[in-house]
Amino acid sequence: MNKAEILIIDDEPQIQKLLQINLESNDYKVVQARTAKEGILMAANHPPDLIILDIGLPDKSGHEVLSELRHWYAKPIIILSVLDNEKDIVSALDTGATDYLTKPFRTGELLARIRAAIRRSQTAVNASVVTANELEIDLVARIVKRNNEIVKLTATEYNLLALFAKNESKVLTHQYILKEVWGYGYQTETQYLRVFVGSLRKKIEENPNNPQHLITESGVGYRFQ
Amino acid sequence: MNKAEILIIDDEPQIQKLLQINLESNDYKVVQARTAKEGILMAANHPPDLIILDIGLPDKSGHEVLSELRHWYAKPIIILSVLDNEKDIVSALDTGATDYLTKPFRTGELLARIRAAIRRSQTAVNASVVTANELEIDLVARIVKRNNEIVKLTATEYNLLALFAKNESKVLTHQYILKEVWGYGYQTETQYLRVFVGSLRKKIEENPNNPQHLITESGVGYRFQ
DNA sequence: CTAAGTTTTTATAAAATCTTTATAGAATCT
DNA sequence: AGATTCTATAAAGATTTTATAAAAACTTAG
Repeated sequence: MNKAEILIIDDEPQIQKLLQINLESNDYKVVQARTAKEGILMAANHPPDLIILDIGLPDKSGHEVLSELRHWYAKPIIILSVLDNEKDIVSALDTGATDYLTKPFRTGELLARIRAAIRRSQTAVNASVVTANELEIDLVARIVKRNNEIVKLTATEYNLLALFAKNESKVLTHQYILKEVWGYGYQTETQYLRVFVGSLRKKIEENPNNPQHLITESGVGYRFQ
Repeated sequence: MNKAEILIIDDEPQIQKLLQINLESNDYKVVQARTAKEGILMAANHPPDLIILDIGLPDKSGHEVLSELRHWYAKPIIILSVLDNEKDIVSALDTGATDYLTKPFRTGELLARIRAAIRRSQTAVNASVVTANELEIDLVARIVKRNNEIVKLTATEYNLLALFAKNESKVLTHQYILKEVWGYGYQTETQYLRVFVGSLRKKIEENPNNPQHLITESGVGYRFQ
């Protein structure tokens, strides 16, 4: 799996540095913002796997930022605060904070709370399902359904379809597909691809002679839509 | 919706009383246990929506209780402890605790953390009994029934079936199954798996030659439905 | 220690899948 | 239009994967 990405929204340079060093050495990818505005923008442009949010920001209260983020951001948000104040804690948790830690905090504990939050959010969101009209491709369960009926695919057929699903509506070249599905060294075996695209069409297309999903891009490759 | 039910496992009468009064006045149904043994039994007999677990129990360490519960109990477990000790906190969170509060705690904060935990868990799924037509697998009691008759399974057969039941309708790879049931280092022993899937099918399938539950995904693994 | 039950190992036949070849049709280029 | 390249499809052959039985090794309870 890829590195989990964490966005830190905090204006104190020491905290930024401390968090960055600790998180990176624990194999997280760290992105940093120093103001509320910047943080919200960064979260929107490229949603991270978890947000660490300081309550005391220069331009806007962390509570407002939290509430704003929660309108569309569902992953964990851990609050950091100098205030060890029950009202603040309760308000943050009720606004949708995943956890609340007071500064100074113990790094090990913060890391454990981050792990716990990410672990939970991953089991909850196991829905990486790609749908295209009557087709439904569940990349986690490794299951393909057509009109809600399970379509039986062989291992190679599935790998091929999964690659298409992950690159919906992009044109993939023969070379690239062969490399991804069969591996390096098969990039000239275009005929394999034709055979397998053919059998996939038989299984997932209404009318395999007039494919609506697996489109031929003559001379280049194929495109899934 | 019905009242959420909370099980408190704690041996201090003052804490029990304090929690009971506060939780009941916030519209929770409260169930209480005073020892680890009693708590586990109550959780198994009638799984609550959340467990509050004291680390310092008379008969068993709370860490052990937590680990035992987490084998089958997926809803929130909030730890209470007199120890404000980083090692304990990290260990509890990594064993699967949802949250960790040190005594003395602020009632309002505890209530907010309970609300947050329950809010999150409601979006997730939890099942201790998996049913698939004529099959019934009780992961707590470790009992499998077919048409209401108990099916006698060996330890390995049960572990295998339990893994499938926990991952209903997901394709599990040979590697993954072998790692989970036999352990790390057995990931290449695919033949073990074939033998045991065969004997499981004889016991749980109507017609083992045409399995309806334990489906082969050739080249990949198996799927339970 | 024995006996019963369970797991591991071996062997083999059957099933499923993948690769390769052949050929006809479609698309593209000049 | 004709030549050339690209594509689709069927089907035979090769290979891999799976199911099953049964023997061997190990475990456990009495």
